[in-house]
Amino acid sequence: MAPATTSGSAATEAWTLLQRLMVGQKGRVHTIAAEFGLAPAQMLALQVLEPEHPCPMSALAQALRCDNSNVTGIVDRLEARGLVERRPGETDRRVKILAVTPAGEALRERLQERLREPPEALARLGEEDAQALRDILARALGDA
Amino acid sequence: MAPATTSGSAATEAWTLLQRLMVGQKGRVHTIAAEFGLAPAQMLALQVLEPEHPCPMSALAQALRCDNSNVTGIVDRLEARGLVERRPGETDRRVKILAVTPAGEALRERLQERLREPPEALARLGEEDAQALRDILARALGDA
DNA sequence: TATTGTTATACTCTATAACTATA
DNA sequence: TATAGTTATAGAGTATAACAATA
Repeated sequence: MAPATTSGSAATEAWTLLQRLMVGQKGRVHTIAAEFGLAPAQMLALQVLEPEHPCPMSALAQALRCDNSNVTGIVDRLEARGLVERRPGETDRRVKILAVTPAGEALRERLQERLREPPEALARLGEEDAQALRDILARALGDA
Repeated sequence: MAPATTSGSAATEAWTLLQRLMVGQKGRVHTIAAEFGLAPAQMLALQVLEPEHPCPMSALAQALRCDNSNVTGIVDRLEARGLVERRPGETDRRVKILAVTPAGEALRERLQERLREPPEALARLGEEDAQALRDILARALGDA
């Protein structure tokens, strides 16, 4: 009823609160990455790379929203640990296809499991709020 | 009604959707920082530092969830641009108090204005959903 | 000519450890 | 001894530009 933040539209206020929530989670997510010996960008890459769908380097760059040249280094480190591998493109020999190795898939699953755990702020919501939140976010992301 | 994601509690599903939303926003937020010539950590620091409440270096480190030694460099760059300044602590001469300069405050306000703009995904929510989202997040963060 | 991925370069962020000046 | 901030060091992410191989 009363404004939750200073002022502005409800969407603006929600966005402000969302940013605050995520900044507060930075440390926790970073700690999870460290548990697996992964740097943040490496963790994100491993989340994005679906074992069932190998994809070109450029697709990973797009998903990570960074330059192609960065992906080279990130993949180098993941490949050095045997978590992913580069395969030659089949039709276009310029592209390299990234595939998650079995070891990478195993680590990825344990990682996802840890990352799925909701932060305290969400865990303590009542079931009604949690469901409403999930449904609204699903609509926002176009999943509904 | 139907599960929005694969499985799990509503809070877990909401958290998964939230992470997806934020990853999708990474590029936009980074672009805003670049508009002001700020690196991401510098932008975050400028958001955290309230002009009305100067605070010690260590408080900024805590807010940024990084080591004290990092803050030295981040503040060095902000200070070099005249956006913040270090003042000697009044009671304890070991501490340095960070104060946002008038120039920093002006830039900070323009920055906040840009960052307050909600992403497309939230902006297109109906008013009812937007308000519900805001209120739930406010409860989650303990603001209500 | 255009594109994919790499390399070279330069800057920022990050943690750890050693240091200083205070306390 | 302990603490606040700095410095030194090393590793990682980031963008830009130049490059090789391929299209």
